Amino acid sequence: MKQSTSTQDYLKHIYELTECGLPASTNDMARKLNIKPASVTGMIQKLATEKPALVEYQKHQGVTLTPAGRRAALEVIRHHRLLETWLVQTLGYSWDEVHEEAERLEHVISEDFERRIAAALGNPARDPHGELIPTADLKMPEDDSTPLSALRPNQTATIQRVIAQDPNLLRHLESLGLTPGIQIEIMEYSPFDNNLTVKVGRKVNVLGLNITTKIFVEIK
Amino acid sequence: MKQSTSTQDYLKHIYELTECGLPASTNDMARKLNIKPASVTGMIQKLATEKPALVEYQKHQGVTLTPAGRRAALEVIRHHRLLETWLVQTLGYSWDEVHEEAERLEHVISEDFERRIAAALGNPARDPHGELIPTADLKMPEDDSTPLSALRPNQTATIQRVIAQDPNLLRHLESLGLTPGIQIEIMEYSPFDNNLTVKVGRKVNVLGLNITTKIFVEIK
DNA sequence: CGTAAAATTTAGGTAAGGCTAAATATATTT
DNA sequence: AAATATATTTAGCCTTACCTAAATTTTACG
Repeated sequence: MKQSTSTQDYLKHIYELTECGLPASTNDMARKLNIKPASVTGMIQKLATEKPALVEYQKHQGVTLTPAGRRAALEVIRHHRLLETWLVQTLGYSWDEVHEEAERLEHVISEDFERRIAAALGNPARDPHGELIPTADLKMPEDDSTPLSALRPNQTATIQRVIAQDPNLLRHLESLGLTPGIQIEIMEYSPFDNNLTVKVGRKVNVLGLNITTKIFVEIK
Repeated sequence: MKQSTSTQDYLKHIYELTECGLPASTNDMARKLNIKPASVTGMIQKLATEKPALVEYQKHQGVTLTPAGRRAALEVIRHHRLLETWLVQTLGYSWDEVHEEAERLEHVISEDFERRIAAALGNPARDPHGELIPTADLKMPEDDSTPLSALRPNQTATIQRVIAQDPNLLRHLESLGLTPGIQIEIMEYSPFDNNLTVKVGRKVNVLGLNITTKIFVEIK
């Protein structure tokens, strides 16, 4: 029942790649996991033939999670997000420093440890990036946020989550004041390059698609 | 420079087995690591031929640490003991619950994490069992304690450390009040079975060698 | 529709770190 | 000192999870 670190990483990444509803491709997996596509094929074939199958796999058709695989993925994601929250809150990590550390810890903490930090943090709903934390019974809460890239002038919104692990990007966003909970207002939209001019506090910034697709907001 | 979990475990156990000054035998290692003696031989041969050799090894003569191996071992031991301290102090673990969790975490935390918990704890000198924590520059502090088994009637002492990981033993000791910092007084000594009658607070207990060799004290 | 490009899979190999069984050293006993 | 017992090592094998190179799909396009 307890998977290897490697298996847990595969399941977590399949979960993330299939959130859009489509199967995860071998190539995308390889890129995300930083290993060769041939290795992905091999591993996925193994995961598909485990006793309770963890993934659904048809040659050349990509891979999806079975219910058992999804539970295992959510367990790891819960560990990761609780750990990030806890590193920030109790050890003073900043939001750009936590990912790497949580990436290693997530595979080795016990269920007891998980319960203890969840309780110590007051069972938080979101991690420092605003990502939703799967519940203790491994359900992923509904997310009703919209990508910032979909907003248009005169709309007002609150930043809910930021999808990024790259420390440089995170530090950049923080320097712009673009962090969860912050209010923003759309000033302009440029249809050719999809740039949005956004007011944050009293500052105004022009943001490209690269940024606006990674910030999710709740429209006022 | 960064070793595998397995290598770190070998080095840690060699450190512990050679604290008495003698090389660690293949059999003792196998028993401590819970693997077969043949596997130990193989692994030790590998450790002896690493680029900076981690162990000194002569066939049939047991194994000792090189300076590089000792540093690596102390690093892991520092992680372990800081983690135990921190699990107890910040997450409410009891001293019999921490060992297993620290055993897994010690291999994956970063140097940054180590520094942060050390600072948060105020650079503690000892872990919850009273064991000395190697310093940040990887020196093991001198220990001047005496095994309780060496005391005789009318001597008074303070418990300094308890060498045990078994949760049942630890819970038993706690129920007897035998924890670090506690004052004790020797009432009687039985030369045939080496039992000591010890006064702890207002309670008196008769302790066998199995216990008295695992408790180290500072004589008043 | 056929071909080139891109994606995927197969086949065979490697490094870690375990295991068992058999061989060899060392230690103990008589 | 021989004989047995115990400890250790060697040899050969297994699993996990990766890799490269070659074969095969699938997709995309002229």
